[in-house]
Amino acid sequence: MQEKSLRRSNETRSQEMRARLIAAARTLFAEKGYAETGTPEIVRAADVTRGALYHHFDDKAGLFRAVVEAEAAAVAGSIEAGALNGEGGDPLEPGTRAFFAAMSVPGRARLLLIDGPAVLGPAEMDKIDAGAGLATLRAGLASLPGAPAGEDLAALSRILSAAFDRAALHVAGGASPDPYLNAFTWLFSRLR
Amino acid sequence: MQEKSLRRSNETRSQEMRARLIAAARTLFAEKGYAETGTPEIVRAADVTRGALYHHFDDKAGLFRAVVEAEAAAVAGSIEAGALNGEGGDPLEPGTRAFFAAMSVPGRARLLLIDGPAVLGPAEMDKIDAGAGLATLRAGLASLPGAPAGEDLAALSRILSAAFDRAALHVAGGASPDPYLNAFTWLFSRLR
DNA sequence: GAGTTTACATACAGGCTGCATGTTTTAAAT
DNA sequence: ATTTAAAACATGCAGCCTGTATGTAAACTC
Repeated sequence: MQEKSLRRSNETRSQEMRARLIAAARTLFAEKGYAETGTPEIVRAADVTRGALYHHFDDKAGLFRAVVEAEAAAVAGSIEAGALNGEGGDPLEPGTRAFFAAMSVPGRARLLLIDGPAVLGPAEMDKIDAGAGLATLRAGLASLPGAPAGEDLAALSRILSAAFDRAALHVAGGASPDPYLNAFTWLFSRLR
Repeated sequence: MQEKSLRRSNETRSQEMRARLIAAARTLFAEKGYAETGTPEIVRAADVTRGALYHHFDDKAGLFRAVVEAEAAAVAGSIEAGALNGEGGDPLEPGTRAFFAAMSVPGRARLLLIDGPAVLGPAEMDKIDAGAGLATLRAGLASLPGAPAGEDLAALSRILSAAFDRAALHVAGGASPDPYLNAFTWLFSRLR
């Protein structure tokens, strides 16, 4: 019998290691924040050494970026899936619902809205989650009668996206979601 | 003749020292960010020692908090002064203008909108700049016909405040302010 | 003007980051 | 199959930073 079948290809070895590091880091970054989480603690949680971390990522911020990218991708996926529920109707309502559901995953708001911009910078952060959320919102806004177009529409989408972000952050911080849902409902009713 | 009149009261001594530290820290935090600025660099710029810093502030975050509080107070003052310009008319328009002007001070957007929430936490940050901006905005929204009230109005104010913040951040990052001004104009025209 | 308190300076301990250098595992070559 | 190369990890080290403990000088109290 061979030795416990420890033989893995380099590719899978790397992928598994990266996944373990990202998972451990995501937990700790979400719980304690980026600055308060040290790489020794991360590799302890992942049961590896710091050597592995610095082999797969440029630095601590590189690992954080991988965590944030995964998180943003998850949000984008949820929104795209949720937006399909609205059958031909107003795309804003199901998009709103899907966004709040996706952002209610514990730790996600902190990662994407607080530590992300601080560690990676707002510009990089905008690139990372320029995915489904903004696109869905922009499409919904464009469908409004008399809506702006071009760069004005883009600006409108971004500022309203920020409004959604702040609401998600407050809800993640313990606030009741109802007032925010009411506020958006009122807002969009006025825009229509 | 007495020795160059170095005699200052303890009170003024402390105030001057705090002011020097806050000024030096504000410059460096604004330029390089909180995490990338060390206390040795700050005290070097202020031409004192780290002992003075840790005598007047609990820790590095305490100094940062003092910087942020001063910055938020400056913004609040500008908005209150600017809001008076609108003579009985729509309070939203001059408030918007005053806010963007105040937030265009170099480094301010980063301090208040990026590093502030990351270092002090969103909850603390909300307390600090709960000053004039939100109040002015809420008053303007409340004056709209059919506007929500109570907690719904508060939520609406907060999410629109976030929209302003994001616009200010993008403008501070080099974007043209015109699309954002257009977006807000369009938005408020719809709400009226 | 002696003693106490406040304001600041200096010195030190601990932890963290990033790199440099080893060791093991996989792939390639012959 | 053995050797060689390269990738994947582990270990050890140097430098920096933070916060505190200790020391000195200036200011207030009486």
